[in-house]
Amino acid sequence: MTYAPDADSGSDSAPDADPGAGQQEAAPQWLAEDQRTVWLGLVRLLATLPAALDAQLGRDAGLTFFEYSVMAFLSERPEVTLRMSELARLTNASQSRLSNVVKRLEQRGLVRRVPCPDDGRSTLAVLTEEGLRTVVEVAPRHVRTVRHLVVDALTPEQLAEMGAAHESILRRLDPGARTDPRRLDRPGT
Amino acid sequence: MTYAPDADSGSDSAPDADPGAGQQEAAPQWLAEDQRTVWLGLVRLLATLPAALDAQLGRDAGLTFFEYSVMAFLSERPEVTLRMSELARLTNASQSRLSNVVKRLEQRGLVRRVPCPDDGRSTLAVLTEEGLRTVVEVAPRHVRTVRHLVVDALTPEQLAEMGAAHESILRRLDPGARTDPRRLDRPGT
DNA sequence: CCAATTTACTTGACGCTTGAAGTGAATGGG
DNA sequence: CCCATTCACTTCAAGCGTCAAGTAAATTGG
Repeated sequence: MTYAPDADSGSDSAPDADPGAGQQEAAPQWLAEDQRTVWLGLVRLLATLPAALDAQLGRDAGLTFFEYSVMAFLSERPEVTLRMSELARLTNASQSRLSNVVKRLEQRGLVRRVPCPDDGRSTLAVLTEEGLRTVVEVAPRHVRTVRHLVVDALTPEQLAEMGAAHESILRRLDPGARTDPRRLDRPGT
Repeated sequence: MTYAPDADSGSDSAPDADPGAGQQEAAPQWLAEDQRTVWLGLVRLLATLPAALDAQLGRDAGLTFFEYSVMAFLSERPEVTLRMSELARLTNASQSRLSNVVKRLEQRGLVRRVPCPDDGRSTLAVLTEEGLRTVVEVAPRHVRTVRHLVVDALTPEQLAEMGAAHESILRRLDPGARTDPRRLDRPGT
């Protein structure tokens, strides 16, 4: 990924818009060898882990990880109900994507949509009985997969460190976002 | 994601295929609160970071991160050339995906395909002059983005820890894979 | 109380990825 | 030498996600 100098033509003399002139250590143009290694590892993880989650859930329940996430978040609510917009936020999805996915889940009888009584613009997604059964059935295996691939692969300290690191990155990605779902239980209404 | 007990109907009595009976600490069915938090952070990262990389490269060069990766790996070779299969491995892509993407890059004049002289089955992807110019031009900004979002967001110790953690996870994802691209320069031929 | 704006969601066209064939080229017995 | 198999790659038909509208309800301001 050209995080180190090109092994090719005049590379380190590449012309480019110089960034902020006043950097502390004047961050070098390329990554150091060890930085590059970590970055490529993360990129590999980005490509591999979602595929593994989809594979497990696809095998065991015919669901994608995203579909599972939608149903799982619903299952955690006392009324197995959530507004579409809130659900989109929780699952890191665009409204459009969520709309399409919920439509498909509805066709499969796993979720139902009802107009929100409080706000005519909103739609509530409700987990059906069958949807709940599906989640309850597949969740243990899914959690086992997550344990096996991630949680149990690391020491508790590593896990905590990784969590902190991800927080830092997420703050840079979305400066306004609360990453820790703590006091978002009563979203808007 | 139902990594904690459902807030709903009889959840912890959920019937499911009991896993290996003899676990050390009999890993609980659900995740602990702090484990769940870390996991959800990782999931959010998985959804957010690739989008951010695509956004930056799309704005600056009309490229996806994957397209950039393809060209960047080529640019790092003395002959700006790589076999399709090797390139697919480096970019964590299926052969099909790579084939489609290289076809598009070829139509845009950024990459060229030539039959491999040593093996009639193989195809070599070669970066064109324009392709190399594009990479050289956009790489500094891309690296800056990576620095800003990841490398510089963490202390060197955090970065190293994160690298080690990812290694552990990647080993579980793909037990046969060398994550550290060290002695894979001479792939198979 | 009405017009303009904002909010919540849905739809449709388009592009990309996937997975299942399909094409040649190279190998490896028999 | 030849047939079967494997390998490297490409293609095609689905399916999914995204972006740009579009609809309808709520809010805001005059």
